[in-house]
Amino acid sequence: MKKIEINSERFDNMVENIKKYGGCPVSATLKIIGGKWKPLILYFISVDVNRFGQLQRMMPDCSKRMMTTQLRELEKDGLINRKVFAEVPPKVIYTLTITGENLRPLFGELRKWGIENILEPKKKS
Amino acid sequence: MKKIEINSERFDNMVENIKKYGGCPVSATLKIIGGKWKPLILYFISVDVNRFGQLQRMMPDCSKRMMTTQLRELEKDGLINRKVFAEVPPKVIYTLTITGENLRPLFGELRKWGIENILEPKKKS
DNA sequence: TATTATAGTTACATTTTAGTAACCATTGTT
DNA sequence: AACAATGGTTACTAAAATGTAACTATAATA
Repeated sequence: MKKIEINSERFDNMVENIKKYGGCPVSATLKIIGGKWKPLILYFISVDVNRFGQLQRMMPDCSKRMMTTQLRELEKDGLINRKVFAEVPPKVIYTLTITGENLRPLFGELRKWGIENILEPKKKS
Repeated sequence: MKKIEINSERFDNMVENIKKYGGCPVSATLKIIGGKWKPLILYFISVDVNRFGQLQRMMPDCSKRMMTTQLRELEKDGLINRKVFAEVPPKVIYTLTITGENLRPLFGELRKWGIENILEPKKKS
């Protein structure tokens, strides 16, 4: 009986992903970018609204607590970088990672579908 | 002072959408397709796994109750049609609406990003 | 007569997510 | 001495999402 060889680190990763996302890449993606404030946060960071306080002022309905948890999740999922400066008062800036930048075409499609099908749907005479 | 004319039905719709989605087409889209089982349900319906029981057998971890609520929301949001046949035992089939079909390119992007960035990310040597 | 099949509904319990408000540390300013 | 500015954390509460199990209807079948 022939054995299959597979990089074990990669295998663990696959198992982990199947557990987390059911192995479906669409569900995986939605889980990662689908947080209540994540699209907006990613958008603002992408246009250099990149500090905690700035983000808060742009999204006054997102509480500090929510802002923190959303940012931490985005960081954990590898979409943003968090850079802390050793200053007082504290200074932290957020930037998109490559993975985060890779979202651009996807956001384009999400936006397009939303506009054409939800926000400005063609009236069916 | 000049008045702006606008179709009032359309205006009400815009107000409604801003309330529901904050006017952001990306959030709007994610809200509609982001339900726990919705991508999978839409996928199965798109490949003609189109009856309640069939869907359940494909997704055993989705309870009847969840299946029903997800299907009802998809219907309400105009992504699927529900056709009831007057038979015993009951027969219901689900199909994608045009709006639902319009999701295809978007799902393509979601899938692509998920594969390239989550499920099979290139190792950064 | 009991059972099967389909497509659900309902009540209730549990889990997850999100909101609120108070608190923290440090330095500079009034 | 008190307060502002920044970027949070923490405990507690409220609300929303989801799970579980029992129940529904009707005709055909064993």
